[in-house]
Amino acid sequence: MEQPLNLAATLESGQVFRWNRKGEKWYGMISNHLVSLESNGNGLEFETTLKPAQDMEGLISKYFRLDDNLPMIQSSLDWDPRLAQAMNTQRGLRLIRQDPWECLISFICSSNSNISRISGVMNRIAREFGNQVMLGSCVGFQFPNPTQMASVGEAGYRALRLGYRAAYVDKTSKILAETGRDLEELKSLPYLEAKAWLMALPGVGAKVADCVLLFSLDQLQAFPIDVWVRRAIEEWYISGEHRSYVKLSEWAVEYFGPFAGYAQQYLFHHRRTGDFSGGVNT
DNA sequence: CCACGGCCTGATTC
DNA sequence: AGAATCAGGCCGT
Repeated sequence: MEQPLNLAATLESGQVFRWNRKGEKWYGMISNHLVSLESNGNGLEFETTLKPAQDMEGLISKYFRLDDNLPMIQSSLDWDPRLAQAMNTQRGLRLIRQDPWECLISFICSSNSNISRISGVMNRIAREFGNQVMLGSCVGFQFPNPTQMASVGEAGYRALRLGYRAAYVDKTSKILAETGRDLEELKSLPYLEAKAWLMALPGVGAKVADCVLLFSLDQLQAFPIDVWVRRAIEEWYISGEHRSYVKLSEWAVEYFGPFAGYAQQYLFHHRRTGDFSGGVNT
């Protein structure tokens, strides 16, 4: 593998919420197969429930977007000093191409919450309603599909401590189960059309939609703006000025270009880890 | 079009 | 200790 990949930075960057680290190995689900991953020099070792195991190589490559030419993408962004610094301190941090359904539920659950709590919620949903799979002595759970999730009901999700998001998850599951819409189809739509479709779902606003588009639907211009990214942009780029979400996302694509989503991920991580000098770290 | 308050939960701060 | 505050927002007014 020639493409840079930092497992820890990538899997802990708040794009995905169900990977577990045990020693040097990371355990998680890719395309409903349990996988363990371990960095090995510039390569990656893995074990998987998938047979034949070598088929997992392509799935891993797809999952970590190794088909994106990261050096090329970075060189299209490093004219910006902040971004150059962010990319330098976050080497090998990549966007992930994850399952859109699980991604959608993750980010519906992310509202007014935090990473550790989102992880708890997502693990409980999978453990309660997903199929169990084993890799050696390790247990994993597939994320339940829309039909499985549609039968749970709001009270069931409340019991898993989703709070007010329970109703959103319940309704969105039922819509997806009843319409049978395959979220993968949104990959072929123009960004704004795909976004509008997602935003029609309960619990999905502009920010959640952008996360789903960027982390699972190949819309690399999507620029999710959370409090961290907003702080970074307002402080570093537009001198404290406040702008609406739509104005900021338009600004982002104009400023950073078609890979604005990568810019967002580096800025987010950079800002959130406080790994910069001279700025206010709250 | 924009601003505002309420909302579940849980960790941390005051 | 118990009350605020904040956390990767959304929705209705």
